[in-house]
Amino acid sequence: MAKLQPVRGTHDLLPEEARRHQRVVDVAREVGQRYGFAEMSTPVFEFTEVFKRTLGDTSDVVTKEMYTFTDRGGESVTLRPEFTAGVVRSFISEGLSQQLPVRFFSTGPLFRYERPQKGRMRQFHQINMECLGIPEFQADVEALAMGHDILQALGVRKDTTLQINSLGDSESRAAYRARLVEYFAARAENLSEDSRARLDRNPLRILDSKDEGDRKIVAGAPMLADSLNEHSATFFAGVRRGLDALGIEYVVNQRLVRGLDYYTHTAFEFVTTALGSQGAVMSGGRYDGLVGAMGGPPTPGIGWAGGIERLAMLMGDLAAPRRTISLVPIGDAGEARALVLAHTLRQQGLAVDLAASGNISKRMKRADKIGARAAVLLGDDELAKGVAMVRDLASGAQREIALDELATVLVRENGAG
RNA sequence: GCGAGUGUAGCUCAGUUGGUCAGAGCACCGGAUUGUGGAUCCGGGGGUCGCGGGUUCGAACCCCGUCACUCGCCCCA
Repeated sequence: MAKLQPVRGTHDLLPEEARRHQRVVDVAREVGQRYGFAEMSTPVFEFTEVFKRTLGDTSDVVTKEMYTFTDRGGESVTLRPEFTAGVVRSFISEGLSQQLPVRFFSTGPLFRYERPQKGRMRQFHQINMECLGIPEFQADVEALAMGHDILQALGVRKDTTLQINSLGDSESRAAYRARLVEYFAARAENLSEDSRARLDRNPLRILDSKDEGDRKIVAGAPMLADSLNEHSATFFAGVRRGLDALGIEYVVNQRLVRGLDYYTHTAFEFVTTALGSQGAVMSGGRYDGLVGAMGGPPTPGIGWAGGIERLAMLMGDLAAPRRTISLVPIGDAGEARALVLAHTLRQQGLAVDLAASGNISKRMKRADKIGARAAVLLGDDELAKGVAMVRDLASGAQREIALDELATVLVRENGAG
């Protein structure tokens, strides 16, 4: 540690960026409420087993990206790399299967030991939703619509494309996987090294390969859509019909897959080309097999997660709120009065800055620099007349207001909050 | 884990073939302006040139190592 610096892949969230994050979370929480989602949170770390079981022993996240350590009691615990595992664990440990369906919204930091790059950090943040207990496709449509609404409210929906696909139910999926492995195994020597490794870990991922040689082979591979049984095909058609009915644009991407076996039916991603190679800003899907796989009562589920850093980057600059009232006292009497006035106004909900150093010019400069909406001058002249000089810093207009009406007037004109 | 690029003031960067090369703009502080911000002008503080080693009479500049950042691969939000 040559200099004092944050750990690799972590960042300080200074006010300007923190404000953007806050906005993403506020919008997601608000829209989520309209869809019946209640906020809940789970611990930032869990027993390592929780993630191993949900993500699978061979997934990249488990094999090379987890922050795992042994605590003083000898337990292996892991900083959460995603939300779903913890939320589902909570669902099971709290016995929530008695009150289906449940809809949870969560937000907070996640940790993955990866090489940092644009839109990818070791500590990052997501907004997350999970809906448990609804087997019908309507829940998928609602999940998608909620994501769409959030992106729209953030003003970034236009920068994204919604890609959807269906993995089918477990029967369809198993059948497809078998056909796919057979197809690729016969051509294994022509596959890239990466894809050969994927063949036994995560064969569906080969469909996604960026390698040119792989792409040629993939072009002739059996299509997932052809392996869907009747129930799965009907389900997927229902999802698409729902999106059409809501006027939500999407494209079907047959290469869009999820590696793990408990994922079923709908898989989707809102992707952008504006963020380099990290295109996904929000993604998720249905996981009807997960709760059962974790030892809970078989329960269907669907959820998604959105990357706050990525969404914040898409949003661009956010104007700082300009609502502070700056008190500019002149002289001892003014300062004494301003101290009390500042307290009174703050108690009534106004943001107040008290400029207490330097001459009047310095104090006005300070008011301007912090972006105050108005400056309230309190000098001997004003106090003698029982007024304060209120100057609008945007227009420069100023007027006298009686001291005993000041709080009322400022609150009325500048709101409480 | 792999590949490439970049590290000079708080920020964005300049620095000619190694020889006043420690600079600019912005920001910050002070003054012009002892009852009025934004504009302008003047002045000022601030850098072990990421860090360590090497080559050389001499290194911000060349070499090696290291750390960090950025971009890409893998994977993902």
